[in-house]
Amino acid sequence: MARTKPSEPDAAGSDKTEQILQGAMQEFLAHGYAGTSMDKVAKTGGVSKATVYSYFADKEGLFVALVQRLARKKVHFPVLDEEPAVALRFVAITILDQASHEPEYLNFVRLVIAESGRFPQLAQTFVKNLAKPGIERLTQYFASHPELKLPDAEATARIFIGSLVYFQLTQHMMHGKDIIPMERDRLIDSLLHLILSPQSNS
Amino acid sequence: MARTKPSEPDAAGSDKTEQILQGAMQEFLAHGYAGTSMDKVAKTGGVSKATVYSYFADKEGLFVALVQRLARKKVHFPVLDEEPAVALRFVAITILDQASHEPEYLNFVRLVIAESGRFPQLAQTFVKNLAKPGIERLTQYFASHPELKLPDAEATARIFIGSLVYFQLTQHMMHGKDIIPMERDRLIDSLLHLILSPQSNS
DNA sequence: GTCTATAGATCGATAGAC
DNA sequence: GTCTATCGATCTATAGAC
Repeated sequence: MARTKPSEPDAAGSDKTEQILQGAMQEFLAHGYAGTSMDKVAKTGGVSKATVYSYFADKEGLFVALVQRLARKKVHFPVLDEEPAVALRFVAITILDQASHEPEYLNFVRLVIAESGRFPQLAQTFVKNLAKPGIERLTQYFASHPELKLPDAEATARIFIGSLVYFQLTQHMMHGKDIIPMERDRLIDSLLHLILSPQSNS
Repeated sequence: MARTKPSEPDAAGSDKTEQILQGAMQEFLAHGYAGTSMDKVAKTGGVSKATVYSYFADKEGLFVALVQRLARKKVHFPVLDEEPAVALRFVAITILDQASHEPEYLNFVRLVIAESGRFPQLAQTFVKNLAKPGIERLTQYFASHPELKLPDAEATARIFIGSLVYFQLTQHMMHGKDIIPMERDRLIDSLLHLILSPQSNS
């Protein structure tokens, strides 16, 4: 048999496993952990509830498996151009437009934050596999461009990414677009101005 | 009678109303909307479930009333000193230490984000009453200090606050302190460096 | 292996005693 | 007004047919 044994919970390679995880993803992303029923997961996945329980021990096990899987999907972090003014703007646009190109990503981030109190290890997996690589990548870029005269590459990387994430948080995730409106490019321009403008000694 | 009539849902001034809201706060902040039962709210509040339903129409009404109330509590935004290097550091420390001084605030933000998909108007109330005043206050401060030579005061205010919020998000809310550790003051120093360093024309 | 059917607990909401 | 008791629906999880 080529198929992975269901008793290995982390393998998750069979068709039925895939169906279940697809159903679970759709339901958990839309309704959260407590708001999702195993009946609905089974129906959405196109299998019976008993089948779900033959592949996953319980609701919590299914949820953990799903979120770990989503957190392990490689995120698209763009190649960095040599010229900072070009590279940094491209990174910023890529992050800010992620919500448009991959609308499910916003729901995924919301879910991880929502359950970070009851499932702290899932939030940590998210930080380890998604936030950390992005910060490190940008830190390396800043560190390899001494002409920017940045005293702390990693802190600057967090400021850069933090500004973009907060913008997404307020404008889209929390539906603040019409309450505190701002053009995407205004934020990027100011961010690049702060980082790229030649600075004299104080 | 001095007491507010229970039939006015927004007044919410009686002792029982206060008990119910206290119980609701404890439960909703800990377990989210779907994860909270009205039985537990009643027990934690020290009243019967029927009493809860005599003060609030249903679970959704109680939840909305609670979150609106919490979002209307004035947040402590510090007075801004005249000297930017002092004022901005103080603002940053105040925001970053909020999690220590008022640990429930983190759970409140998490709850609002968690339910921002199913209760978008609550997220908007949060943006309107908490995020917007903070951004406007800092924007005014930047605008009234032209010696900082900031081309866009509001965008800079969002960068400033966004960096701090993202730091709180990764380090505390998502439990990333041990995965991507960083001293609080390193972030503040870099943030102040970017904003305060005299910049020449490019 | 996958299904239907169901057990046992808990949910939101209400009726009726006092 | 506030309580206890309970209804009907829905929940997680499993037993048993095939």
